[in-house]
Amino acid sequence: MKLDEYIGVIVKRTDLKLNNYYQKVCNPYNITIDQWMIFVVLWEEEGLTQNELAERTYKDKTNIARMLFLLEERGFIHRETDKKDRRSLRVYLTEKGRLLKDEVLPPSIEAYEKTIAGLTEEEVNQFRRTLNIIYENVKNF
Amino acid sequence: MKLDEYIGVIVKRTDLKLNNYYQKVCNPYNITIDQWMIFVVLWEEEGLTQNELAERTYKDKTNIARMLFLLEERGFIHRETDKKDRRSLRVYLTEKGRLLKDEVLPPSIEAYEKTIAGLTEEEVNQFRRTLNIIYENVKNF
DNA sequence: GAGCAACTGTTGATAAGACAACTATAAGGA
DNA sequence: TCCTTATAGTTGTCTTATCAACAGTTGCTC
Repeated sequence: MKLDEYIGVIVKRTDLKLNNYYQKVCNPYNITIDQWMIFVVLWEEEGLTQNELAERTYKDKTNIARMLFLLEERGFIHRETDKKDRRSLRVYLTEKGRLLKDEVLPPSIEAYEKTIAGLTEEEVNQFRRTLNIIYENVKNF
Repeated sequence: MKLDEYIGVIVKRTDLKLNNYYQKVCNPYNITIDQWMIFVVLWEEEGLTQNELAERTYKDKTNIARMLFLLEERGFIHRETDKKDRRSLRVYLTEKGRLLKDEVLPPSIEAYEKTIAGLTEEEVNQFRRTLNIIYENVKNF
């Protein structure tokens, strides 16, 4: 069985290029594509714990912790200990982090459009469905 | 636009889980999923240069060099300077690397089957086509 | 209350992806 | 032959993924 026949391999290949592309969109704002993911979640809802943020971005809590450390250092977010559960840290955007939204969101949406160029809406939906089945097939291993 | 709506995000999410899954298949043999990719190529054809190997695995030549260094250190491969072009290194499997094939290939194929469980052949083909269109859409950015 | 398990987040280590800068070799033209 | 340009691979740096081990906090049970 050749390398390209494995679904995992072609998904990875596409993921890498998608990352490169989205990263180029993020470059002018000096954020990484993974930091962008955190922002997209926080622009919708602030005050999440690190664990919640990890779930929503599909990232490991370890990485979230380190990424948030960098973002805090650069003044995009700040973290507060939850008063009721002192184990938890809740994450909030700073003004600097909030202002980024208006700059970054339009080119992000434009990038999305370019990603699916040449595909019909039904093809995109079918793609999402199939991708989801594959995700469910492997997620518990 | 929410995080999950971006194609790049759901592809990444699936890619991570696929990696986890394939990595678990590789664990008993003490190789990483990315090393597995190199092996799959070399089991088909030895004597490729590092650049060729990078192309076929969709990896950066920088990373290929470092991965091959590790594999060489562990005795799975060896590299020889090309006689005609002394800039090039050609990569060959050692006996240890070749023997791995019979062990690793069957569980790899089994993993592939589990990946696409519940999908028809036509759905898988359509998925490959769509994924390819997305790949082509973004690969040159 | 004391003990213990479960949970939140951190630290350390290894592997990999991306990019820039570098060395050495090769190839082509003046 | 000399010079320029292109190519193959390496090194350094930063970021992220994964895993194991750890500290502190919480909640449950006795």
